[in-house]
Amino acid sequence: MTSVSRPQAQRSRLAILDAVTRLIRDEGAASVTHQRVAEEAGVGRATVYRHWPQLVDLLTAALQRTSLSFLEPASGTFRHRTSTDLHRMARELNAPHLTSMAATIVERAQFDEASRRLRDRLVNEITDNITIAALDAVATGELRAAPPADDLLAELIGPLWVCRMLQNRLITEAFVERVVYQALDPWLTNGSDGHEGGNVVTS
Amino acid sequence: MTSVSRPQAQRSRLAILDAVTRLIRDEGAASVTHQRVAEEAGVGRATVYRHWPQLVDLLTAALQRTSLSFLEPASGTFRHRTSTDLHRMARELNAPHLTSMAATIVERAQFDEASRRLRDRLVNEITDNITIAALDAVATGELRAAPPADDLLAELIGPLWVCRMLQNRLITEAFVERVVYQALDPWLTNGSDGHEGGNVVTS
DNA sequence: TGTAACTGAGACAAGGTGTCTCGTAGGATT
DNA sequence: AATCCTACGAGACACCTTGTCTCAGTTACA
Repeated sequence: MTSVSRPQAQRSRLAILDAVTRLIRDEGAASVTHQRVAEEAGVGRATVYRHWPQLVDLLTAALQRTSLSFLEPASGTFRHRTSTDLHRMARELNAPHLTSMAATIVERAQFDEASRRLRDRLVNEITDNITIAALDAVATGELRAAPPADDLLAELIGPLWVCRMLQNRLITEAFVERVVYQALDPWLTNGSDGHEGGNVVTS
Repeated sequence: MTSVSRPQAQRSRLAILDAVTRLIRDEGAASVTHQRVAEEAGVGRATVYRHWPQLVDLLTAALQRTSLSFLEPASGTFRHRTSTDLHRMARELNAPHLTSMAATIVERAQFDEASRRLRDRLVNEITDNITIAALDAVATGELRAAPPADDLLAELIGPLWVCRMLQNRLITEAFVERVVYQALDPWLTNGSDGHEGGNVVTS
């Protein structure tokens, strides 16, 4: 393994990771080989081997640059923060990049330990954020009680996920808003008590 | 290509497809090669090539045996049928088989035309079923109006999907029941009008 | 029992993979 | 400016996999 600090090496590593990311997005994880990556990155084949002798590690390194931030500590009501962040995630999922990376991670996580850890890290981070934010919201009286964070996460992200991954359609703002409403309303102190049909759109 | 009708060929084809299915489930789609399949199926490598010269077609043929039936025409209320079928799907997803097949199809659908068609066929079938069932339910007065079938599908399956694929936990019956409740309640004629916290569990 | 379909085994070329060794370019150190 | 020294691309090499053959043996069915 070469020194990471040297700018020469750094540049190669970056070019390689960018190439892998591009390959995953455009041609799928199956197309990622040392040879293909070297061509795509414009570096020698040996250079790719030098930095990542194992293809698995190369894939993982590229996938690890995927971020899925959600409910990072911030100000505002729980309802508002959830809505804002889910809209942002919807926008990111609507772009092909995050969708293909996510699908790849999920598929690989079933058999590859590193991908599984990566997936779990991303999910746990978000779940922790939800837990903290929910407890705060209970303290301020916004929520009646703290919902189970993992269930809430599944109810929020799930519909968006299926919309993109299975149905292959773009996520609309109205859809996000309805998902937030349906998932959060039961827990909100001033939630509706008798609504018209679920097509409630705030904003 | 060999004749499909001959029992000899039929047996080989079946053994091969079973092997592919097993490989996808246990080692992932990346492990599916003509050679590996031949070993696993206990047939000659040339036999696999004979039946499926293209690896893509072999994978697709195996994946096509995946079924995702939901809301097939049947009697009963829309609410009850949805609940029953989603519970069945949850059970199927809890087993590793359907989960890995589904993850594979979704990942491959991004770059492989055949996988995309397969995915779309499965989804469209379910969506059509929902549309028909919803219209019936409107006619009987069970629903106030017909919900958009694709949105409803995403709201029903999404949380289960994330639960299994991202969070890697088993889907509980209570969770399914809550998902059905949250997705359908706004559309039900005699839906709740002022409930306690979303943790409603029928059954 | 004959015949055509199908089989497994294995030979073969072509191409990909992983590991070297070279000579060299170009930041760091002095 | 001179000198290290790291990382580089290029390419040689043995090894393995892939896709395509051929061929002799086996199986279903007439």
